[in-house]
Amino acid sequence: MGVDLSEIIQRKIIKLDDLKGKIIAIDAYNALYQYLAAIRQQDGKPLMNRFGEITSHLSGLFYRTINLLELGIKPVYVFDGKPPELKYKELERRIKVKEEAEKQYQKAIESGEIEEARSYAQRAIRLTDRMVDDSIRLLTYMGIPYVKSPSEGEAQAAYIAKKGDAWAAASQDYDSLLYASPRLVRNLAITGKRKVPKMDAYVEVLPELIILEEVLSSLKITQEQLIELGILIGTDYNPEGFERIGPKTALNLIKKYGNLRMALKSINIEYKDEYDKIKSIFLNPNVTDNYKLEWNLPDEGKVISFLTGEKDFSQERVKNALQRIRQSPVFKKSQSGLEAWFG
DNA sequence: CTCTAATA
DNA sequence: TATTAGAGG
Repeated sequence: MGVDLSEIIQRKIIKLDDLKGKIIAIDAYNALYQYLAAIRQQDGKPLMNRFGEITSHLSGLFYRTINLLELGIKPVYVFDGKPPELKYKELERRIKVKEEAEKQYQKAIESGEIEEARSYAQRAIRLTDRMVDDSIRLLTYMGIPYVKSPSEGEAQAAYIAKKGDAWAAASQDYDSLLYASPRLVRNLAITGKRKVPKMDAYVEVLPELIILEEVLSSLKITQEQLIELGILIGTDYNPEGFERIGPKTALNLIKKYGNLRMALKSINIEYKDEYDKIKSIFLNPNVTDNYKLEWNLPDEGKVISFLTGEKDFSQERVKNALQRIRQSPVFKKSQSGLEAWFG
């Protein structure tokens, strides 16, 4: 979920081509989750291999990564570690929501309501450890770097961008901005047409770029105020937010009163120590310097035996895709001995 | 979502 | 060459 800043911040629609030559730190959970939600058959079931194991996330990860490489974009996938204590309540809530969705899904199936079933199926999606392991395995075979965060993936991705090892962080959530990523790319994993729920209509989803400095200067607030603004709206660590306070009211309060403590005082809400803890999660996130970013040609034998042998991908398609990796500008340049893209 | 084949 | 339907796993 994350903090909802969509109503008050500027975004630039960009073309994927604008990211040519850039390193992008992708929030892996976020991307995998979206593949699981989007890659479905007409009846709403995800793609599965002969053992009934879900493979939608691998299909999305594989083909999307290749497309990025072909555009000259260098992806690095950033995975979550152990969530902060403060997130446990929210994680439990999400599990409950999923369990409920699962029940409603079964109900809808029994009564033959396909549309309903599809919608509940999406809400019931779970990203298992097995799925994460398989994804890491695929990335390793493909020669794509990944980083495991000690804690939140978004925090680590933001840190990598902040240090300048990546040009931007990529996620659907705005939390990266609270973690001070200088740039955030949204809609990187998913672009194209997306069905509007319950309507027979489609909207075009385009990649967009958000520049932290521009957000702060246009809102006329500091980084610390952005974090406090986030807490007012509600974050993963205080998902309930505050009664009747959305993005706009929160912004007004922060600007008028300068900080969270005074903003809360103005509406007669007691300040809790917990808010300081949330602030410090964003200001001093648990991240690591222990990573190495290196893009290598895929180990083709391993990719083929994994995807076609275990996951039932078509051999022809996988081979075709591997060919595209070899031809991608990222490797073409280094193979022909020309100057590397990133010195 | 992305791929491929079919179609204009 | 560009667009679209259906399949992929």
